[in-house]
Amino acid sequence: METGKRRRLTPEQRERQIVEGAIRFFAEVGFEGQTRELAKRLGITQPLLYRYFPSKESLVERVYHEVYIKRWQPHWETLIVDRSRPLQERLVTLYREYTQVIFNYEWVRIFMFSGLKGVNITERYLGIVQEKLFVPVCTEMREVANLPSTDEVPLQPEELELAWDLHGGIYYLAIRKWIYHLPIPDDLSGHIERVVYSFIEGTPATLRRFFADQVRQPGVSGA
Amino acid sequence: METGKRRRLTPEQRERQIVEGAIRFFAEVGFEGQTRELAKRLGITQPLLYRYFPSKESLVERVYHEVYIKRWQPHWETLIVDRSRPLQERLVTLYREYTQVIFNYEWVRIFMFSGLKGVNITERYLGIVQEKLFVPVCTEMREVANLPSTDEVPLQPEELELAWDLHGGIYYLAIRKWIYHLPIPDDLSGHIERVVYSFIEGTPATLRRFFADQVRQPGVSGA
DNA sequence: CACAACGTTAATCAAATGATAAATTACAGC
DNA sequence: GCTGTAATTTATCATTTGATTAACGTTGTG
Repeated sequence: METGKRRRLTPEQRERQIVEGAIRFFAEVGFEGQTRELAKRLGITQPLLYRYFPSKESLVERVYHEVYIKRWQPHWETLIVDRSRPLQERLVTLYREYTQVIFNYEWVRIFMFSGLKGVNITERYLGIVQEKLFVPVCTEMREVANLPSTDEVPLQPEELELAWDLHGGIYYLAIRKWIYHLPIPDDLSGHIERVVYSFIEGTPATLRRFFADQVRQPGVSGA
Repeated sequence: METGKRRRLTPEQRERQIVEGAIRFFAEVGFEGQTRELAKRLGITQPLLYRYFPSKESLVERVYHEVYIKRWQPHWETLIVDRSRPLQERLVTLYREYTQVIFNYEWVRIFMFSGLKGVNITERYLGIVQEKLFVPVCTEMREVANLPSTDEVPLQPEELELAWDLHGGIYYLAIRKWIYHLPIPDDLSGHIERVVYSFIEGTPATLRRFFADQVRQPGVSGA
């Protein structure tokens, strides 16, 4: 019954170990995962968790914080609007860097568990993504497609959806891999290049057709 | 304590009611949802569930069966290869019909819960989707892009990924709505038209570039 | 109107689970 | 090496949860 050695760590080390372990654990089994099982995996006893976190809920909060705060790279926002580089290049760079941050087991699964559970972290996070990434992307796309700037003609929801679509197609790769357990291409970088290329090639025509229809039947969807 | 009326149903009606309720219930809270809570929502007592299903597990099995079997429309497979209609039209029709089947609360959430839990239903289902839908789509795309048929040059994984990307972009709408609780456009039909249009417009160029690169550096990713 | 058949329920069990309190032991500083 | 502090564990509690049992009611039939 005795588990051999009893290792005594500094509170900082132990807390770190618990948080890291909790991230992996909750990412795997969800937040219904039991504290006893978590403790077992950490090689400690269950009550010890309660010495470091007053409740399971507070530990979960900590996990959220650890996974989703501090990972956002503000320079993405400036990267998109840097017109000294072609938009395609900017988008490829952006998505290469972005996937480097979020394409991992913990990020993807915890985000999905949170969404299913109704934790508002998903809504808040994606609100930021839309504001800081998709809106600028659409603004730049207007330029590439030789369409009026967003100052002249305000951004339409339908345009934003095309950015969501690009994003969704890429993120779906992560879902396939870490949630559905399906194989995805090794060459993520090349894939990003191709879907961005398709986006750049296909979107201008779509936008021009959309705005042409708009003129013909103005506000048919809005009013 | 007495719950007023006690309704007496035929076994068929009662079973039907339990299954329908279980689908809604598990879609909402996941499979960790408790039998007592389910019974409460159905307005029955918990042991009654066990008169109809020997265990919670068997009820869950029944839910899977109910949601994912019988919904696949075989005519989708013939629709894609019908060259009497433009590919764009076929794809728009396909995705309009497909989303009509799977764009709903129960389908999307139960599928996601299953994936997270590691139930192999997701892998099996998406295997079918790839075989029956994406492969034909890619084959047809070769035709549209004026590229050699798949008889001459076998289908490349990279091409398949472009079909996955189209699919992922669309399915991501469902994830946004029923998992992340975010608003999505009312006009799903119009959106599908636009992303398919972008796909048709953008993909040929991407494919031609891909195959050109292939010739230049043959098998750089495969071997 | 009696009664059999069966749908329905209250009561309850055993195991699991989040949380607490008290006992134990590793380790730093003298 | 002591020794005191605090890190860690053992033991335990109160609920919750899947599952079972036996009693209770309702309904249709002769």
